[in-house]
Amino acid sequence: MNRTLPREFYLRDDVTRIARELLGKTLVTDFRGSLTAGRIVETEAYCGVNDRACHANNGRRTKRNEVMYGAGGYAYVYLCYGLHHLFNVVTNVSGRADAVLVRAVEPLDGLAAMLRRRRMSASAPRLTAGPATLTMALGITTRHNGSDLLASRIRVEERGFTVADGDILATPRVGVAYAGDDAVRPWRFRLKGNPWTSPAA
DNA sequence: ATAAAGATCATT
DNA sequence: ATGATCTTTATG
Repeated sequence: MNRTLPREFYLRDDVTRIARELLGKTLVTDFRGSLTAGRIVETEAYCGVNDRACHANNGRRTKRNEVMYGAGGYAYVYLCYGLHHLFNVVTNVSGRADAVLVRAVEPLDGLAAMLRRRRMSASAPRLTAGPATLTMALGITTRHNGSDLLASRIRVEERGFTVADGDILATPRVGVAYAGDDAVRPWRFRLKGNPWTSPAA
C-alpha cells in the first residue's frame, strides 16, 4: 500500500500547492540497512527567481543551487549557518528553480536509529521538529544533494494519511526577514495542532 | 583576496 | 538572548 510519489507529482508548476500536498506524506531514508521515516507535518514553498527569499532569486545560479534549476523530484540539500543540513524537494520542470523545504516530520519508523544520530538517549521531544533536526535524525547531509527521490535511498511515500485543506495552517516563512515583500507571503504550511511542528513562532 | 551573511539549534 | 561554526556569495 506504500507508494513512492511519481515524478509527475514534482514536475507541476505550482510550488505552494505541492508544499501543501506534501503534508501527510512520509519522508523515508534507507541508508546502510537502517530505515528511518517520518510523516511530513511542516513545509515551506520557495518560488524560483521572483521570490526574494529563494536561493535562485533574481536568477542567481551557482554551484550550490544548481540542482534547483533541474527537473523536480531531486533533493536540494545545503549547509545553513555552517552547521545545519537543510533538505528541500526540487519541484517544477527543468529551468524553473522552485523547491519545498521540509521543516518538520513526525517520527514513524527507525526510532532507535534516529535517536542515535541525534545523540539522544531516552525520550526525545523535538527529535525531528525542525528543518535541521529532522535531517540529522534521518541521516541526510549535503552529500545527498542532487539525489533522485525516485531512485535513491531517499524517497517520499504516500501511506494513505489524508489531509484536508482545513487541517493546514498557512503563515509567513521563518528566517527570511530580509526578503522584503516576499517575507510576509503565507508560504509556510503546518498541520494544525500537530505537536511535531517546529518551535519557530 | 577578503568579508559578511545566513531557509538553525541548544543552551544560558 | 547568545554562541557555535563554515560555506557560499558578493565585492574590491
